[in-house]
Amino acid sequence: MEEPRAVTIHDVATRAGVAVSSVSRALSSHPDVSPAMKAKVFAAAEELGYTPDPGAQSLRSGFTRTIGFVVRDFANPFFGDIIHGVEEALNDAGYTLLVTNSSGDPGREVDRLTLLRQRKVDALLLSSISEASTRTSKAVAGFTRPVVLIDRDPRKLKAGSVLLDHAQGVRDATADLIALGHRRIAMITGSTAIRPTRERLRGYTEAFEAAGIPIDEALQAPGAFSAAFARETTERLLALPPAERPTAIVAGGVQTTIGVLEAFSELGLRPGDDVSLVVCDDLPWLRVMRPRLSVVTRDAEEMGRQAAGLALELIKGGEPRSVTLPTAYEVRETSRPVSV
Amino acid sequence: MEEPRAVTIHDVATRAGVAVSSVSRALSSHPDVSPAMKAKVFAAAEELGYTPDPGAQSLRSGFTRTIGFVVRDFANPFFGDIIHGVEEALNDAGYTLLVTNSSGDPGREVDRLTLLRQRKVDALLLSSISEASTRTSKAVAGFTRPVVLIDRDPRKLKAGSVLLDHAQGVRDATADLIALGHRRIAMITGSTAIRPTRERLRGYTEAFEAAGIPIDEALQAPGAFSAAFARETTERLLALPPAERPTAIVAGGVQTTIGVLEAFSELGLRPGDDVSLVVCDDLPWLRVMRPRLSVVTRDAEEMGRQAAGLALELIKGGEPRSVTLPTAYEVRETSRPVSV
DNA sequence: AGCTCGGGTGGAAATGATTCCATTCTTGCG
DNA sequence: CGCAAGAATGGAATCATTTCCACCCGAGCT
Repeated sequence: MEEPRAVTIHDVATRAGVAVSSVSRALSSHPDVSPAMKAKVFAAAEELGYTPDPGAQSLRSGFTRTIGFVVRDFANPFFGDIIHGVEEALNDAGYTLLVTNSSGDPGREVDRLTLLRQRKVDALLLSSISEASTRTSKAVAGFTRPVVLIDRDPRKLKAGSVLLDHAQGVRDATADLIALGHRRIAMITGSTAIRPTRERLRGYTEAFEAAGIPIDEALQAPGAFSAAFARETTERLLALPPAERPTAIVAGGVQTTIGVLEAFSELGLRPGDDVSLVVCDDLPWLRVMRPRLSVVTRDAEEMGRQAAGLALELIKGGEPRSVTLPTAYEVRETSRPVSV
Repeated sequence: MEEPRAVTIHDVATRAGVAVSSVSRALSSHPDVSPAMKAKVFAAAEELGYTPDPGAQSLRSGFTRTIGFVVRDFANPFFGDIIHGVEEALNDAGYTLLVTNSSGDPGREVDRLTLLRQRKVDALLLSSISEASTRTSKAVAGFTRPVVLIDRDPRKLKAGSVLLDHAQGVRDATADLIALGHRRIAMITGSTAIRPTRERLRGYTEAFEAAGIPIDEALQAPGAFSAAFARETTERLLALPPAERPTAIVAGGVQTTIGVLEAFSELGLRPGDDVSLVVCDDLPWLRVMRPRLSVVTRDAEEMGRQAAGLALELIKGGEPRSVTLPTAYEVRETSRPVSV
């Protein structure tokens, strides 16, 4: 119960026989401090096992050495990997990560943002629910500290960003399916309110244009990032008459993938047999799925590391910039020639 | 760039024409404060849009309204769900969650613990890598604030705990397999250094004892929580001569499940056909696996909520106690009669 | 030699809140 | 009617640190 009164900078000063201000300077490697003083102070600090109080430091300096991150969903392994990468890079730099969860609720998102501002985080990482939300934009614009967006368009925001080149991977995947003879390729994705969906649709469109083949608009199905939506859409499309029914499907996002797979098994279809399937976002459990799904991969941990790096760069006064990481189409077992 | 000088308690005091101390009392609903004063202060605070500075508050009071949580692995959806539950309950109570990741490295775990202590979290949630680690125990014992363990034995630690009744689910599963005629049932789990593994082994053993059937020690294979270990073990066991080879497998944990499934598909086996399979920890993607695996389920989010509740209870001065949540065996498609 | 410049140091203010203590003002009771 | 008790308030100390400012002193210049 009895809190054992931590050792303060004052104790170190007394021990070393110098002033508190000198201790502070010595420890924070201020230019104007003699080697002798530095040695004395370090010795005393060492003996007493002194560690500065982050609370007091931040009260005075205004900086918390903490970086905030608002994610949509903790349980999504994609974010798990990103967070992992962020934390790793941040800890190396002596920063702490404060992650928080919007649960996909815009109101809660704004709420979490204001919390982080109150807590005076030195920078903000954000992968917002919707790029169109005015409330979120306002909350972000209210930040006086650096902001880094994860896989979101900076738009008017003066923010750094780490982006994925979704278009690349999806373009390659679509082109491959076209080469395999597919013409009716469905694109099932989440909300166009965020960049990944738009980019995937762009890659899809570009592949068709490059091949000089017209696109069947009815087979582009953006909507919501939920398994339920993806499942319903897939079931609807696969129920179309043979002449309109897609022979291949490209699915974007983790939840979408799950929904599409639910639909397949509901209809008793095996991916790759009648209908080819390419999914985005590689995941650990895809390794144990049979058949092995063709996939558009990306390095989520690297995204996290890059985001952390950008944030630290901005804190040091750098100008906001954008980093784009590649995605890659990886053929496995469910990209098959169209069955005639 | 120019930080817009936040409004302080002093500004509110001036605005309301009262003393700072009165503002503090009014806002923290101190008993000795007149309704008139309270009204004045609230009005002024409202007009100025005052929010107290958490840093300053914690410097003075010693409490941060923050709770720390050290997990082994962010990307594991099991922890994702727990964190989700914790955060939900904590936010409702006006607390903030500070999650951090040990990546399964004991040194890093100790490191993260000391970080949280420095940051003066009001309570600590911990799901340690090993219950046997002296360094971790010491670091935890060094906490003067309440500690709640997640699915770990408190042992000598004076800590609250949220436990899962793993034994129950595994006992039911094993009993069912025995009833289906299985005698050689393998138990593939992680390290016995943590409670879940020990409890699962206990459930397994009890089921055999209840049936009066001797256990083949060679089929109990605890080891490490990694897909690689589980995979190798599974392949080794399934390569045994027919008379010794297990006819059913119970797998514990997420990584273990993945490893076992890898082994199955490597060997070209379908779970449930030749070898029955029950896995622990229900996961979203198990819904899309075919065949649908029989599973021992549990409510991870509820664990999180309970843990948060316990922590808040301890902060208020309650005595450490233990909460146990059930697990349940759910038959799906891979608990089959032994094939003769 | 005297003066300036600047490196090195100590003292004290400031950061934004809580809380103790003293003070004032009622009010009730003898 | 006077006095004590207690409610309500203000002032100041406190939390642990950073940073501004003043000071001292030695070196270099005129």
